[in-house]
Amino acid sequence: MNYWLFKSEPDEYSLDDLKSEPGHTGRWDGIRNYQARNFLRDKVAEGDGVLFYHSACKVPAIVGTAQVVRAAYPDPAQFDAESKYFDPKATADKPRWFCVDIRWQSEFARPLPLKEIKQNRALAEMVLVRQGRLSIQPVSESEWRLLLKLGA
DNA sequence: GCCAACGTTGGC
DNA sequence: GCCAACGTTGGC
Repeated sequence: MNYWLFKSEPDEYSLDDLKSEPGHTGRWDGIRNYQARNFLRDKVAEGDGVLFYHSACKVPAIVGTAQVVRAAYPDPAQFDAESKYFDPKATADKPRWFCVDIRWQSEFARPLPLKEIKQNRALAEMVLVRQGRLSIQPVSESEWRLLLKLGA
């Protein structure tokens, strides 16, 4: 079992949006960055834990958790000419982009702002801190445990 | 809205 | 097969 941090712009798709889906379960699609895709396609597995992060908003923060309920499959939006995620170079034989399904699990009692994460020495190795600009990223087990404690 | 970091692309 | 250019991302 692995742990991940998924970023989403709350204006586009928030933690509450996920919770509102039937069965609290939604498709994590629209990933169009190769580094993020590679994690999604090759590493993210059913049962993995997900930290739900709100990005590109007033207070970027981890706001809750979710669970992966279906591993990677081709993102249907890449084949849909009407979609903003349409990719003319993708084919059914050779899909370029992938998605997973996740289920809402919990909302943090207290959202954990990026600013605070950056100030915590125990979290200095997080990809979120070191690299940024990556919408799907691995989280270590010790980071996961600490973050859950901080958000509780 | 700037621009830096990243993986991929494609011309040669 | 090198490497410059490109598209995406996201904090500031």
